[in-house]
Amino acid sequence: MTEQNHLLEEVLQEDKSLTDKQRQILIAATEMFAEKGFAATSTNEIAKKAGVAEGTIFRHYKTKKELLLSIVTPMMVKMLGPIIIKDMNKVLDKEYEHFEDFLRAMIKNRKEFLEKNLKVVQIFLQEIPFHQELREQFIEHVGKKVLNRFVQIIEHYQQKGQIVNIPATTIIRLTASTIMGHFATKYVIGAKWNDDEEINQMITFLMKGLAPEE
Amino acid sequence: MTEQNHLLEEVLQEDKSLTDKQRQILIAATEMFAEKGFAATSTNEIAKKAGVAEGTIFRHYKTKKELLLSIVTPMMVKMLGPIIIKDMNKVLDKEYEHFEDFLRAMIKNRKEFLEKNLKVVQIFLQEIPFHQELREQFIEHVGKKVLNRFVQIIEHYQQKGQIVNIPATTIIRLTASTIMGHFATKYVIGAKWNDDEEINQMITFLMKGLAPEE
DNA sequence: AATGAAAGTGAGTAATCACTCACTATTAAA
DNA sequence: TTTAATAGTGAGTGATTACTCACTTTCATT
Repeated sequence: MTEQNHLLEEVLQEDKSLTDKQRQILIAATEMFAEKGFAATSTNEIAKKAGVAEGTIFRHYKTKKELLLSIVTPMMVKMLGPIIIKDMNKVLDKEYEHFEDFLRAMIKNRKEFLEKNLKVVQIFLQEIPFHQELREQFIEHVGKKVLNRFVQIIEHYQQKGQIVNIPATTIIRLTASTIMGHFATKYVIGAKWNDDEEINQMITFLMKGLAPEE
Repeated sequence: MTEQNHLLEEVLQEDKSLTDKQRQILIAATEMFAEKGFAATSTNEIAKKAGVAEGTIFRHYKTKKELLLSIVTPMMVKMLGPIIIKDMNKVLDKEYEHFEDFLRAMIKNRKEFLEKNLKVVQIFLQEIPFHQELREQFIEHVGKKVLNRFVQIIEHYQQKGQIVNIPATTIIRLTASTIMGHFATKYVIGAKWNDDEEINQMITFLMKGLAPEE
């Protein structure tokens, strides 16, 4: 728990208005939703696991779905912070002269986020096919803003002549697929490998694949 | 239906022992499972949509889960056919002299499979986190056999000096991530693009990224 | 110590769940 | 045409579902 749900813990501790029982409910729900899925988890089970009466859940959350959203929404909001506000501005003009350095920093950044929020990310990925609210929230909070920023960054490195001149969205897709494939292999399939080495090979592959035409 | 569920239709038509009502049940269940998920779909709903009494479902499938498996299992078995039996032997020695041609053929082949079985693939991806049987079936039927074959193919092209000399599994991961990312963008996010052009850019990217060191 | 608001409770609710079973309808072989 | 097997039915099962509500406990403020 401690190492896998930083974001949840942050929400739990930051919000001093939460009671202990409320925290327990959120912890229990997160674990059950991740394990069995939203639809297959009953409020009864959550209450038992949290050591709480079933009524207590509904005192704080009008519906079971509201409980789900209260777990997943903060994740999407907080995803913006590290990407947009901090990293991006650093990246765009100053810190990373080479696209490769940007790539490395980005991969490290996302890796840390993932490792600190495994279960909530898992719930998000599992439930997004079934809940339109989740899809809409994601597009609104993350999708457009982040995509636009990325386009800017890619075009920046294209102008510097460091990467090939194809549409920025294509480059983003190719890069994101490769990185997400790396994480999927690691966390879904559970591959055991030398992480640094695999990341290096991934970056080499990306840099070669996206190198400018000669 | 006709264009999206070839595999299902094949199973339905090939198996002459199936009655019309059984076919209706499988069609209705496939659509509901894809739309709402397994856990959130009731047998009552399936029966109504199929125009059948609820008891009829349980005459043929002992449990609701057995119904799910009867839809998803044939998909995994059939996935092997085109990859292993036909393409692979062709590919290994004769038909595709260049890795690029193999890639092209593979992408085309998987694209056709996907387009013909969209809903069943969707159900499979949605439910695999929650059902151990599905995971075990997948590893048994698809995982090991296909992976081994792919390793052979990659090493074949490595020996010919056409692709870089890093572990075959890494190459497979990088390639598969790129291709799956392409399909995910198309079918999940619903991107509208020039398909042939995007595939060409993807192949160029892969060939450059996997080119041998000089 | 008194007070009011918020937190917590758990028995209770109607609805829905997957599944059963005694029965009827259909079919194909004898 | 009889017969036996299979397909199909739908009312009925107890269990479980998300959620409610009248009530009690906790706690900060006066």
